[in-house]
Parts: sequence; C-alpha cells; structure tokens
Amino acid sequence: VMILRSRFLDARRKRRNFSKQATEILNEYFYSHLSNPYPSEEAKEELAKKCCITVSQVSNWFGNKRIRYKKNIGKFQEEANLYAAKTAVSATN
Amino acid sequence: EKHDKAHSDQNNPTANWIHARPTRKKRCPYTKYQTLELEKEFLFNMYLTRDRRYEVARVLNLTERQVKIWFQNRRMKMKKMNKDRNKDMQ
DNA sequence: CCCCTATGATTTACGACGCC
DNA sequence: AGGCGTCGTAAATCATAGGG
Repeated sequence: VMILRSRFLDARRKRRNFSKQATEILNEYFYSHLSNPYPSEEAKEELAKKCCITVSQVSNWFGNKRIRYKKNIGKFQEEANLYAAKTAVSATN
Repeated sequence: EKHDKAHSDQNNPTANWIHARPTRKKRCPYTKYQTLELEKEFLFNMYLTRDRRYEVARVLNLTERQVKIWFQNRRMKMKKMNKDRNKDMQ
C-alpha cells in the first residue's frame, strides 16, 4: 500500500524525454500557430492523445516552449524554418 | 490571457503574444521552513480565515497577499494531483 | 566517468473573470 | 463596491536525462 502510494508521490521527478514523434507533433502545432500558440482545451486533449501524454504535459510543453522561444528566437530559427517547410509541403499534397 | 486583440500582422513571425507585465514582483522561492509551515497549515484547513492568514503571514514573514496566493496555488495543486491519480489508476 | 545544456515539472505571482 | 474563489498562464527555478 505504501509502495503504491509513494509511487505516485515521487514518480514525477523521474521524467523521461518525450518520444521523437510526440515532439514532432507538438512542434508542428506550435510553429503552425506561431501567431497564437495557445491550444484550446480540446486541442490539448487531441494533442495529448496523439502524443500519448497527459493534457498537463501538453500544457507544460507549450508553457516551456513559448517562454523559451520568446527568450531566444534566434536559437529556434532553424527549427522554425524546418517546420514551416514541412507544413508547406503537406499543404501542397 | 486575453492578449492579442484584432492585431493582424499575422505573417510576422515575431508575434505579439508577448505580454511582459511591467510591474510584476519577481518570483522568490520560499524557504524550506516557510513551505513546511504553510503545508502544515494547509493540512489543518485548506481555506484560511482572515485571522489565521494574518497570523501565518506574521510568523513566516510573508505578506498576507503571498499567503492568500500560496493557498490558492496549493488548492490548484491538490486538484491536479487528484485528477492525475484518478486518470492513472484505470 | 564528468561536465553541460536541453528538457520536463514545479513553484511564485498575476490578470481575467465569477460569485456572494 | 470589494474581497476572495478558480483557471490559465508567465517567468524563474528545480531536477535530471542524455549527449559529448
């Protein structure tokens, strides 16, 4: 019982980086909504499902992404171009 | 949250979802002692009376506003923990 | 191994809005 | 009006994962 209890209390700090595909999906959404990167609750739920993570994790990811992007836009320029090109290609299909 | 009004300039990458609230107090992490005492008080009751808030603030050398907000944040944290637990256990 | 930075999560502090 | 409630977030900080 205590084992189960403690599993939930400290399991959070045992994070794992998200999968490459999950990060891909989140970045696609972020850069294709760069003028307003604030997904609705429904959009968060859909992203969570596609990425196999929780809605809270999606919120954390966008919070971190927005502030880190804003703090150093230059550092993310290459990434931004990459995803811009990717969505442009998928739009022509 | 109600940032970006009509705006436009949608093609400009340097978007304007940049709020920078000019006069905001810098986040100041509380000491272990302060946090422990706040947690004990929260265990006693999740909602503060005005007298209790005054007393806690005085003892911990925080403002009443800080104590009020700490309790608000703590309740949100508790709600989130409950939600995550229910979602995780089937 | 040992750094070091990237990354996910948590902690303070508010603005917006709600209800009494 | 005024105060305290929740909700979503910014920004700083924490803790560790992971790659040289």
